[in-house]
Amino acid sequence: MPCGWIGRLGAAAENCDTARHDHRDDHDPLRSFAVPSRAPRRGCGVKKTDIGAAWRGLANCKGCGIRETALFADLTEGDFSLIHLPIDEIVVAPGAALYHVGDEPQALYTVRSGLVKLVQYLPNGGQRIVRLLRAGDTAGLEAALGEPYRHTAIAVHPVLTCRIPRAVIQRLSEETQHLHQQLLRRWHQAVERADAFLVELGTGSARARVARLFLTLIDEQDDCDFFGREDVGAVLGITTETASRVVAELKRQGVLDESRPNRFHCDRAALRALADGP
Amino acid sequence: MPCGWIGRLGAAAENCDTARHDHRDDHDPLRSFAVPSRAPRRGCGVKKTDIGAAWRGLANCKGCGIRETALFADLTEGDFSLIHLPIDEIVVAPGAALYHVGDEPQALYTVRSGLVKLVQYLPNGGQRIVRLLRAGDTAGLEAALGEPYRHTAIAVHPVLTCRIPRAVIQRLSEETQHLHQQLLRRWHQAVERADAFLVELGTGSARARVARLFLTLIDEQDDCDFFGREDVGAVLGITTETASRVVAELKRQGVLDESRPNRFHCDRAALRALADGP
DNA sequence: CGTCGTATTGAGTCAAGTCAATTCCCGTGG
DNA sequence: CCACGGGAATTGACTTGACTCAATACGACG
Repeated sequence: MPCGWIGRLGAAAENCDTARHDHRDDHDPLRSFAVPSRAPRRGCGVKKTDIGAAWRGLANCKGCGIRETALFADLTEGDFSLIHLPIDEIVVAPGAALYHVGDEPQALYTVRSGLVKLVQYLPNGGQRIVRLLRAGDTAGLEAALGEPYRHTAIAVHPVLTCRIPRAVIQRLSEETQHLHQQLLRRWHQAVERADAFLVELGTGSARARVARLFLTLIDEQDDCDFFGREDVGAVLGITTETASRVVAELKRQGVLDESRPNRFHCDRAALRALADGP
Repeated sequence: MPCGWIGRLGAAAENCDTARHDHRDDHDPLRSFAVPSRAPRRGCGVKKTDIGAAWRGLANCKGCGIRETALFADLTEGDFSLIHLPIDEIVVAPGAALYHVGDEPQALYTVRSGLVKLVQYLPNGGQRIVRLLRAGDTAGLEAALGEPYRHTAIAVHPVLTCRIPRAVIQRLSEETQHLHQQLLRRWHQAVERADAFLVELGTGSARARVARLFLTLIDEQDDCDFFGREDVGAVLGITTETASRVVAELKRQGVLDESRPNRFHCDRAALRALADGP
């Protein structure tokens, strides 16, 4: 299990510093205890370097850079005035969790940057990554319904999120049609993602799956921030070794070019070819 | 890619008789043309026995047997009076579609009995079953958002549904909090199902997957209406042959007892054991 | 009794899993 | 500055579960 990248990413550290350490001790939602340890396959010791999250300040929704794509997209001036509870901006270090499965649903999170994985744990101790969230996506929607979290949400890359208290959502949801529509749309989106995961990443040969995964993560410049092989396996439903083998081979073939650790420049065309092929 | 699961649809006819043939010619939503034909692998001819559906009458929501679990669960007397458009009860024969991917979203469907599969087609022509719906579930929720259908919904067993026009949903959704809540809950449910599909049915050995599939379909008496091996493959992401082999073996081992074609009595304990094991 | 469509089986092959090293990276502490 | 240690990533050798291709068996129907 991936407990390694905690201390790893230099980036993690940096970004943490960016955050003004105004840690709130009262009800910090981002408990920084260890990821639930699951029967480690190769006696890898349980680690909990897990740095947790840092409060960064109160969010300024109206001026938010990703406002258009975010949950509060079409709220009006008037709507905003209904918000009384604070919306915190929070920085989460790689490996730290936004929330854990089964937690009391206190809030939901809008991802502003970075990458978050939603994990479900298998009875046998394994884990399966059920979705990947990026800027504009929402984590923990179930909180708006008062349902317990169904996944554990863990930052893969350094993440900046807005924490929206459940009460805010519920109030706004009652008062304004806008938000209600947004919520429905979010759920819709969640289902689409889930289906895409099943169909695109759960079907075909290991090579094809890896290729498709890269295609979903790639940016306009054909660059891609990737992540640990262990996680790749958990996303694609293949073993860590197979994931590693495939990635390594793609590097050798020149389809991928690793500029720095887990940062790739990709040959999009080649990937697309692989995505269909065997 | 395991392209064993190239769908065929069979067994349409029979139950069509059950339906009182009050077919409405004006705007029958259940077009009975063939499912989009996808590159059949083994020269299997395209079939279109596909009989379509029959109108059965206007639904009486207030007295509905599955009212508690259904979409209209907590509507009040007053709410019902808001409904002007008719809600039709419709019988769908096995193999017939409720709607097709990409269709204009005219309505959504509450499943009252039977089994419905939501199918997505792969670029290479294969298909993948993304969810299975049973009594109380809702198909085509996206219609409430005005989005085009993302799947094709096909009856696996004879199905009885209520067709709720999009306009009804939208009006009610605006007028009453109840329904709005219900809609959110439905979406939530859909996501949970999707995740369960990924985690339970997309992970582990073929035996384990088949076992889990039976466990999700089994009733209180440990009986189970099963379906074609082709579909089993499309649900589990394995080939038809593998599906067949596994089922056959379980029969030999006495874990399954086939009382009549595709009707099984199951050894729940044995299945559970298999579901974890390799 | 043939036909058609599905289910089952068999034989052979290969992709992916398993088990077990080995190699890399990096950060740490002498 | 360098040896050391821990955690990933790779790689190798071997096994095997699942896929392929192909034949056969079965059950409903006209």
